[in-house]
Amino acid sequence: MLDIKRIRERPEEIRQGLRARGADASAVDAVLALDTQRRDLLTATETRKSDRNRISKTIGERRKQGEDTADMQAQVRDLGDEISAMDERVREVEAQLEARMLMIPNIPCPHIPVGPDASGNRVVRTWGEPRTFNFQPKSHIELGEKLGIFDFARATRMTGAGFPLLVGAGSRLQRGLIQYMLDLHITEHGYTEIWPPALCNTRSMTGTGQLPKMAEDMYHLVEDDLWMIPTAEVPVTNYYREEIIDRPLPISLTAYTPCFRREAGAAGKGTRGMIRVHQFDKVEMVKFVEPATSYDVLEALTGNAEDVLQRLGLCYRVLELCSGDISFAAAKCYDLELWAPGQDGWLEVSSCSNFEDFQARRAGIRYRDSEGKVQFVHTLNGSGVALPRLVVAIIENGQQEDGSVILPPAIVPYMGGMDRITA
RNA sequence: GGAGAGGUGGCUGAGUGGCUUAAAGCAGCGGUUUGCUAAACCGUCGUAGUACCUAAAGUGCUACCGGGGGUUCGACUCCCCCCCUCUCCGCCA
Repeated sequence: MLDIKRIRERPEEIRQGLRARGADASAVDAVLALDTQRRDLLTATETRKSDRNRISKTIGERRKQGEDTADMQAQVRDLGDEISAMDERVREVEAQLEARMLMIPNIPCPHIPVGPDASGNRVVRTWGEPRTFNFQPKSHIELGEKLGIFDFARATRMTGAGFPLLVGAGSRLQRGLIQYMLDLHITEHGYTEIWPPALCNTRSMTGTGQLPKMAEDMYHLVEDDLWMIPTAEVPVTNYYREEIIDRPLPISLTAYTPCFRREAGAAGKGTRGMIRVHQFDKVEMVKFVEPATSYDVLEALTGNAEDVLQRLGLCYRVLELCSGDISFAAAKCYDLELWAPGQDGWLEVSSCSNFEDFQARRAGIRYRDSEGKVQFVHTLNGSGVALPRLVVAIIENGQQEDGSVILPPAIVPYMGGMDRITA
């Protein structure tokens, strides 16, 4: 959520930011009108409340002295009716204002490229070289089914299309990678590991920005009004929801969770195989930091995700997303994409974002600065990294002409010494 | 799911209709004392909204004692509903 005071004081800046995103800038005027209405109503209401409090106090004093206060009581009773009606109007206007505010996306950081969509993204750097083959590289779908490590047919029967089923060495690889990534983050990158719930309530989902806008992209358990998390960002960021953090910043948390996405409207778009699925696993990194440091921390966070890939020896590139392609809550975002020879393309496995105080405002996450003043923190998160696209890249990059797969040395200890998957 | 107990500030914990933003203690912050640390003593110390102010600071007002509603001139205090925590029972990986 944006700061209403910022919208009030610098509306043109907000309009420009929204336009850069391709969002509706007229929301600014709608919000300002409601804000003015709200403040006018509040002033009038609070004057009456002040009167009521004062007169009620007088009644108490007079009655103690045995005086008759019937007139005053009648007066305050009328005042009370008036206040009730006005409170009701204040609530209505505030509800409208909040509904509008929750739908306004974050303002992009002014230094990121301006562009309409993914075409405006900028490649910041590429690490490693795409592997060259002296045979035609195959897709993970073909490789995985022949190796018996994926089973799409049974997964569909069990649940439905788009749910992954890994078997044998495939399952162990996935589990080993989760362990490898968590170990790396907690021992080398300074993160504290947590194991959160995979379902969150509506307030948490609103806190990080998934709700109200992305409701149809999530699985909703109506009976309990709980939502299956689309990313560990939700529970991990909400760890400190409605708290004034009393520990020194920065705080770095990491968690493995399954993630669930309905991918409504994405049917037919890369739906075969492991690349776009309704359930996937991910190790996530989340940071709570002092505002002045958040852009430096974003670079470090992105570096933590890159480290995962570098140690596996996988070729990847880093994209700086343009204003039209960053997500709803983000002010700046880097995507990490792995080279996948079987796709002849790049696969997004991480998205590292600075949300500035956007999520902190929604979720009420604050800290005390060096002067003891309560301030909103800045929050950041990044995948570190997402499976099973990582599995796809490992398989497609490690494939041999005979269909077997040589595994990166870094993961071999997590495979009980297995360095190659064969049929 | 059933029965009982309880939810007050960063923490512990008083408070059964007006004198309570809320005693007391701890923690925090500022200071005095001090070779350093510790201790002692003094002071200070909730969050948010809003109005005034160019702004900061400050001052006033309003709201907030799990959430919502009710009674009352007036609710932390009385009544109703809901949520959560704890204990016991039931069920269960």
